[in-house]
Amino acid sequence: MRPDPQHSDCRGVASILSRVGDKWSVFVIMMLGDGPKRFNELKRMINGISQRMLTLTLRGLERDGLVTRTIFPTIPPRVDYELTDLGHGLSRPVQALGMWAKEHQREIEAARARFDERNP
Amino acid sequence: MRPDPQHSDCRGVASILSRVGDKWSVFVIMMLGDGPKRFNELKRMINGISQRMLTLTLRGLERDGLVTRTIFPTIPPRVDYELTDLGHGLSRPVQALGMWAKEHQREIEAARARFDERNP
DNA sequence: CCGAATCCTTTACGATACTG
DNA sequence: CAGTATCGTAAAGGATTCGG
Repeated sequence: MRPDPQHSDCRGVASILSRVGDKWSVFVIMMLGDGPKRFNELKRMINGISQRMLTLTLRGLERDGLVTRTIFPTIPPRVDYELTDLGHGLSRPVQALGMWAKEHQREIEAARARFDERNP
Repeated sequence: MRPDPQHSDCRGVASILSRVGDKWSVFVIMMLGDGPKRFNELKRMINGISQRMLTLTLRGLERDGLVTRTIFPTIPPRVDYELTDLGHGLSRPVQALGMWAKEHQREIEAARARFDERNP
């Protein structure tokens, strides 16, 4: 049974997909699939993300109910981020996507090279 | 078995995920999962996309080897877009993501409302 | 350590007009 | 019908600085 693309509610689903689709969100979700992580831990794991973008991404995920933020009032302060049940549910298709990307990385790079060759 | 998020090659996979992550690409892939479509057919199905963005999106997908472009030299001209085998493979996790988004749309909207309530 | 705030540059995107 | 080209704005994102 096909998921009926013709009549999917583009409008509502778009705002969710654009979150999932967000480059950084995908990585954060993948990293958290493993278990709770601290802020700088995530920052180190996701190479290239700026502090600002990590903050914004985490806020967005928290807003969507996908991630919880736990503050430990210690010195120095410690903040843990963890997937909610909803977030874990999402992480499954996201991980599938990530694995697909990894498996077909070479094919796509080759296709890009061929295309760029044909279109100088 | 977990997909080992710690050691995933962020750098290479990122460029693929950012394509998948692109809002419009996701919709085009979902629409083409059904079978080949013409340019304006896609434009009508994906509400809100501009002609320019549809062109750019299709070029990107073609470059990645996910979509083929077939020109029929008729008058008026006709161009069909169709998923390649690679594209069909990708469409599976993408459809899964889309279905998840549809199923949990309400939950996420509720979470957003709660968050915005708590953070005025 | 975890973040908010500011500034500033780059990019994405829509609107419009034009072609085979 | 299926694009390409150009332009102007809006948004994303990096770098830096400051604070609890």
